[in-house]
Amino acid sequence: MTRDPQVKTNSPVGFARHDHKNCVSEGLAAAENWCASNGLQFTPPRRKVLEILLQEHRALGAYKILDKLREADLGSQPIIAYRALDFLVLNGLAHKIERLNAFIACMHPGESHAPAFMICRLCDSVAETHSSPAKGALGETARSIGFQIERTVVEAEGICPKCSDVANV
Amino acid sequence: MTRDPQVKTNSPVGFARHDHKNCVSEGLAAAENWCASNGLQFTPPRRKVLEILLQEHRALGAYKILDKLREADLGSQPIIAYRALDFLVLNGLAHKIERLNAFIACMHPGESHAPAFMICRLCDSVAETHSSPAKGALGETARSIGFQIERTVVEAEGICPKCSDVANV
DNA sequence: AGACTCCATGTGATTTTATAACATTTAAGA
DNA sequence: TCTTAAATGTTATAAAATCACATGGAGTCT
Repeated sequence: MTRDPQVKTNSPVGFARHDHKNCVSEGLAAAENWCASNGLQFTPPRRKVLEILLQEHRALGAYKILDKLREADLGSQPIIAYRALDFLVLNGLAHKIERLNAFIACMHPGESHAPAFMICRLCDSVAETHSSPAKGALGETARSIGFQIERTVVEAEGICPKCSDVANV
Repeated sequence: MTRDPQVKTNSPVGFARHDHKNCVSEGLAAAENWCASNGLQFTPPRRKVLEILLQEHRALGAYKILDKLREADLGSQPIIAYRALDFLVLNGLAHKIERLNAFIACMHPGESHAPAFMICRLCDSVAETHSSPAKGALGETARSIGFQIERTVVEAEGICPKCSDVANV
């Protein structure tokens, strides 16, 4: 279970290299704990979908996930994947990237947060970080007009450092 | 062309009451000018789609728009609506609300802006305002890791003042 | 005018994403 | 063990978006 500490530090992101195997096992363990503590069932399809998401470091469409579920002989119909995804998203174990109609494992499960994402339009990788939209111009406006924010979607599209480097070679 | 000045002031939003007829005619005129100035064709389907969006003060799905296009005998296939929408979005005359897979007329055409939206989950109305995501936590993170932001999606889901009032009665 | 080119629209089919409706099974508590 | 709530299985369908290719229209150069 060795792991590069430079990577372990809460680097905000998914663009950096890191030990994927730990990613997966730690993510699953965290989810398991979370579910146990909250009286939720971490069933095989739910577990498998989260595992699939943890294995990829990118957002995955529901049907891509379904393909992998089929390979594992867990569920073969779209709704199976969607139901597992609903559960994971509801419990903060995964997020939906609205811009891509795709899903990604949460990088900070358990911590309450207002997630924000950086999406590379060249390589499609996605990094999670956090935002505080209620503090900025949006929050001010919302307060001034009496709009109660319950949830925010914050997604930045652009070019990740890796692709940026490639372009400059 | 009278209009309540309280409404005309750049209130950030679409939750307030206002004179809809002016909304539509002014929006169309602005678009027309913009297109003329930029050598773009403001063709009948494009015009009609923008008119449809201006008439509603909410986000409209592409197929809802298509229905109205059909009523007007302009285009009957989805792609007609999507092409017009692509044009409008590309030119900042309309926006896509990713969270809803729906479209809305821009409230500040011409002005360059990073739009942000407030979406009422009860009545589905949508208000446009602006954000400066590059200034907050997200922008800081992006700079620190070398992610170049090109575009941001900022959508707040919650309860609009009107629905909030109703709930408290 | 004629030919060329670019852009936009028209048409038909298909792909991708997501949900509805209802039966069956499993898990947890009284 | 009985009951009930939650989760899954199955079939079908709805909703959102795009592809491929044909046609038309506006401008421009000669």
